[in-house]
Amino acid sequence: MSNFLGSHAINMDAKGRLAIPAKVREGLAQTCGGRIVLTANADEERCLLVYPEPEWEILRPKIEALPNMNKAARRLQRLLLGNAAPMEMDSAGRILVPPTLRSYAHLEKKLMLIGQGKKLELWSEERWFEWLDESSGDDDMPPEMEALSL
Amino acid sequence: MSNFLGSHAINMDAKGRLAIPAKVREGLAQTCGGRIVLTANADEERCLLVYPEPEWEILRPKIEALPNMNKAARRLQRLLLGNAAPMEMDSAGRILVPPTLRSYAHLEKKLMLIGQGKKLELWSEERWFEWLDESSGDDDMPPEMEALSL
DNA sequence: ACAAATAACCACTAGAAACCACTTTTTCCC
DNA sequence: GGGAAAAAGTGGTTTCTAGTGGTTATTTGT
Repeated sequence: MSNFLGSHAINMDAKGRLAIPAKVREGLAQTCGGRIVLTANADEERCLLVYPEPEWEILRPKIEALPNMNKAARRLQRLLLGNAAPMEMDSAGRILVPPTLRSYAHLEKKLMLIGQGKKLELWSEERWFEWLDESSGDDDMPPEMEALSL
Repeated sequence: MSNFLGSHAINMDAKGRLAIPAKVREGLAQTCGGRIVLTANADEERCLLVYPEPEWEILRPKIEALPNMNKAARRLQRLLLGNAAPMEMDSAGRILVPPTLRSYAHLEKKLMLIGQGKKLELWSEERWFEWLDESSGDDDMPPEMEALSL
């Protein structure tokens, strides 16, 4: 099972194609033969999520099974399931981001691809740096986190 | 297990390469055969963290396992995992700092490498001395710290 | 059936990484 | 203490491949 780490600056061309960095491409080739699922992120940050297909297939049933009388659960289902798009890379290792997702995450030319272990996040470069500056460290921590020693 | 101590002034060249001081290099060769992981620091001080790979592999699963519906946990994951870069030294014992990390920690030519036991910290020289001047000792302490006798 | 939009293919350029050569400092021995 | 040798730090050059853009073929919809 591959582990995606690090951040990469990438450009999307006029046709909406974006070249996956070679390092990441290798990781994807191993975990899923290049078959990935692209979807929207549910929390307040408007970025996209990139899952290797096997990883997505573990997560999908869990989301589908959520008790959808609950408002937050319905929201999660609509965003995650309703935006999921299976993608394949072209011969040059690029993927074509669907227009819907492009506008959801406000993707323009300059993007950032952020490794998050099992998955990756895809951000508009502008929004990523905004988030870096804004996010403060003063939110409540879960106990597991307070116990960490970095 | 090596113990990194002391501070070293080092220069980064125009290509973003920096030569690890010979003393530190020996320590790294012992603990991890020169295989290190470079990442961002999560707290308010914008410096980089240098982990020997085995040390990082202890920490990484803990960070990945954090409940990421929590905001503070997401922040930590994005910073630590999202900036982590496995590095190898070139034939002259230098490492190439990725541009993303360079700008995160505002690294220019003159840097400081600070031993912190299991890991090292990498600072812009300017920011390091600023921090030395600004930081006062009047913040709240955890009980373990209050019990210390220096 | 024709046109337009999408997808696959191919060729080129620029940047990164490995390699190599030189200068400076430190250490050891005379 | 001085000199020589070895190691450490610095900078440059070359090679290769990742990234980028364009062109052609195919498919879909009208």
